[in-house]
Amino acid sequence: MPELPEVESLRRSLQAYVLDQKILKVEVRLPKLVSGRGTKRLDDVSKAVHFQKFLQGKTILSLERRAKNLIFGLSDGGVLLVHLKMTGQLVFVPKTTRNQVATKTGDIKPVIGGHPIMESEKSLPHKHTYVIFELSEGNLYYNDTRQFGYLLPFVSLDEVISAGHFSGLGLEPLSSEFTESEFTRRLGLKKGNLKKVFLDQSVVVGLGNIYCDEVCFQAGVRPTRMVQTLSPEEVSALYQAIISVIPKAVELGGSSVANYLLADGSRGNYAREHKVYKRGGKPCLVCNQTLEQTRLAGRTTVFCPHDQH
DNA sequence: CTTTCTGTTAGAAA
DNA sequence: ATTTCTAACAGAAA
Repeated sequence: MPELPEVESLRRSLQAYVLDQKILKVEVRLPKLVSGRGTKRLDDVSKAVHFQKFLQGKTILSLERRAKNLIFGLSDGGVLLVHLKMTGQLVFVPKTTRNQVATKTGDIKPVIGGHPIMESEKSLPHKHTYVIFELSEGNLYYNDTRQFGYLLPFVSLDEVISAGHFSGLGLEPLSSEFTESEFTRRLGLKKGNLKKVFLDQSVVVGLGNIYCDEVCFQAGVRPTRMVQTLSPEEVSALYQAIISVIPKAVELGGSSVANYLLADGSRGNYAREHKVYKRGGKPCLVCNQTLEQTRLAGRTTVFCPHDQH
């Protein structure tokens, strides 16, 4: 499920647990996830060894985010770039109590992000655990059912940038760079429908299938609309919708798409705020008219034919 | 049983 | 050059 609010929620929750910890040992169970794409698979094993040697002995000094990427900053200036793609998760399990951690209030809960916990996933590692980091105070597990994600080592943040990982990315919606005028300017350069333009990350980053539809609903604009036909008022409404929906979703800890809860049930869940996502054919929560479902940019898209124009 | 669908996006195909 | 579609994979849903 990781779109920006989920990745940001994970970053925030994980930060407290991994900062200043030393990476004692790294186990790679699926080398292709740490060796980059487009390269010969023959290189996978040697790259996995490089990955281990590169990380072991270093300390995690920072955990940042750019778009949907997580960036671990290491003690020697090195960087570990992690993209969860569709099903990646990072779960931290403290050494003391297996799979559990004491919270401030003294109760026990797992630390997880990127994907909801299922009963069968509580015991780690499991069959979809592909990378294990042994840290000073516990283990960090990378799980990824569909194996689309990646974890890549770089000697510096500059190297990440020159490798083109962040090229073409648009504005960060949680940052002060995300102004209405800059959003309007970038949108004006694009062609095609809103769904396609939002999903391609070049105007504003972080919107995926869920938040794209939710933002469009909030703005009263159909995702089918060609961006060049939007009025200034509609562009403004879209801007306002983004700065309303995204921070709210982060505040609530992101969305769980399926109906499971986190183990302690305490974590916020933006899924309950969804107005249109997964609601095609159901009545609009505002006007009661049947929500329309279509396919746009290859993705299921839902909007209200009465409230969105 | 088989077929279709799914939170992402790089790279292929058009 | 630019835009659209598919592959990467596993599993849930139909």
